[in-house]
Amino acid sequence: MSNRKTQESQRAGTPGPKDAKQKRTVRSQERVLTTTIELLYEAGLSLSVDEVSRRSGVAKTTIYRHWPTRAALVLEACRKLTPEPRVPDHGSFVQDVSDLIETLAQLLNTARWSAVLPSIADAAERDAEVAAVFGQIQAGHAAPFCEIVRRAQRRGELAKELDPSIMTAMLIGPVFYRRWFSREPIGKAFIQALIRQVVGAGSFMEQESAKSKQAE
Amino acid sequence: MSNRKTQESQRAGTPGPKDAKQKRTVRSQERVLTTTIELLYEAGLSLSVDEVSRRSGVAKTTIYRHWPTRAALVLEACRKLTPEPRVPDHGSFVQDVSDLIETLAQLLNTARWSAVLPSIADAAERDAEVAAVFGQIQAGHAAPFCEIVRRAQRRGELAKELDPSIMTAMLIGPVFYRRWFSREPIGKAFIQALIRQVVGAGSFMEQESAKSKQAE
DNA sequence: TAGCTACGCTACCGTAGCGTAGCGATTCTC
DNA sequence: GAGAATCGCTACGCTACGGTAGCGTAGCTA
Repeated sequence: MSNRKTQESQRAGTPGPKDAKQKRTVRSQERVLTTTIELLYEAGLSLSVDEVSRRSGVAKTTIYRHWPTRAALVLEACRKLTPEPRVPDHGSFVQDVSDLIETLAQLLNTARWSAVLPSIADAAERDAEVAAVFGQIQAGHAAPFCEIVRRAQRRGELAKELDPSIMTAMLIGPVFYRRWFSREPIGKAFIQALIRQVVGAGSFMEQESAKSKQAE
Repeated sequence: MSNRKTQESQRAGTPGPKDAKQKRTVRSQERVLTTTIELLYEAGLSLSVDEVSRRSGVAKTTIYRHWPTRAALVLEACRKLTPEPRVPDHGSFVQDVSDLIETLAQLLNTARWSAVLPSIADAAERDAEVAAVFGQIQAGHAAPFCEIVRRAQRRGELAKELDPSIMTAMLIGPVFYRRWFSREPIGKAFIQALIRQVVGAGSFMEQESAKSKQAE
């Protein structure tokens, strides 16, 4: 948008990723984005550009030189919240799902990150652009679950009739619910019960869930 | 707060619920609250008093005569969103849970109501007072589920070791997840799969879940 | 119908926020 | 070191919002 190339880089014809941006420019853009994410954690989507400017030390005019509107800035910051998909492969569905859920629970219990999602989800109800970004973030969380379900089905560990996206909802849903709706702790007992429930019902070999019988 | 009794009603000693409020007062208070809830549906918690005034036809000064601050008005409107708890009793856990989940799904699929909850949940992350109201709303949804679980346990239909609040999370969680996070439709197939999963794993009589085998 | 009560209206005050203009000072690149 | 690209700063204009004051008027109760 504001990426006007300098004559030099265009003449040299180097299509490198730096795009002839000055060091200073990169620095202030990074500072602004970092601060914006920080404020996202604290205030949600309703953060103000003035506050970003104050806290980052970057002049408001400079911010507007790089992002045309407040919305553009906020949306770019939100996009940075997308997790890089990590799909574990321990060879068994129970272990894969335990890995993913425990990681997710850890994240929800500690990261300041988790205070932002409701704000984005709320805005997504009314703003198509936010909804798109939110969908991307959401997919980043759901995709690994879908993947391990499909893999388990290929291995014959799970019934093929199960819809991976439904399974994903049953795995993630209760965890999210605990964090944002019932606001109860997400402890070991909860996680174990959840896994046993979902795995036990969909699995061909019920004995698998027996070894995790000692809850709490 | 602004319920100053008139001399008449105090002298008469009639402790009736009308509290000597003038008809006009009741009318405008109702109009304001209705409009506020309406705006809650559209804009979430960030609605403005000016807009309430404009749309309701009630002067802003009048609004401030009845509610000391904007927050008080918004909170009272939120409190009206608490559902009255309805606990079905069909005699079997599967039927009770189907009843509750289908009602919930119906609500989430249609009611404008469902666009507000993320906004409240978001605010609850940062505001203790909103968190309290949100907890009340949330309890209104969860309590019936807890209750039918406990009843099923008493009847011997469900294992007594299961924590009702965990069961509730497993039932409501996936439904909420579908509505607000993955934003996928909440259809018959989903509901049936969910019920079969949760009931199947926690039940003593697995054959119960067999009759709902024809999904989609 | 008399009198009190509540209401509507207009006009405010102060703050916060978005976004822009102009200009001098830095900092980068060559 | 020269020139160009950016940056910071101050000062705006505009809108929206929360909340209040005063006054005239309409509606209610008795």
